[in-house]
Amino acid sequence: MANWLVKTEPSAYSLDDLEREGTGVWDGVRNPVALRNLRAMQVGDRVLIYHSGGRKGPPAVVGLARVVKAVYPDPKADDPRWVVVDLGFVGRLRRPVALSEIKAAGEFETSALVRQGRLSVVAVTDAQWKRVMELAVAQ
DNA sequence: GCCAACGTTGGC
DNA sequence: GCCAACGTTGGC
Repeated sequence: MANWLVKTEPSAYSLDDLEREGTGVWDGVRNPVALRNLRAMQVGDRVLIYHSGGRKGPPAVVGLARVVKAVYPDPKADDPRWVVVDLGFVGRLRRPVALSEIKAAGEFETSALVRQGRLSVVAVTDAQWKRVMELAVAQ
């Protein structure tokens, strides 16, 4: 069972949208490394939903989801490289965990989230997951 | 809104 | 196959 973090631009598709739909098709991923991560996702994997910087506050992890359907070709795209997964809404964090806090946490020193800011699908270790959960209930 | 970092495209 | 030019992402 693996953990992931996926970024979304909240003005395009937000955690609220995922909650409303219950299950969402995670499409639009074009970066080759991000696509490789999508292909590695298994049903049941845990996912952190991250809002990238918009007008609604700093970039932050805001919610939780689960992979409910493993990778398949994007039905709306004509290029077989463009694949998608389905994510199911699980919940919202008690408190968003800002990127600045994540950067300050040692667990993420080697993470692509910090090292390669533009990667939109990132693997998350168990230790990193645990730290985000701790930060989400901290004051 | 700016710009750094990174990907992609296309001329050669 | 190289690399300059251009486009995009995303933090600030």
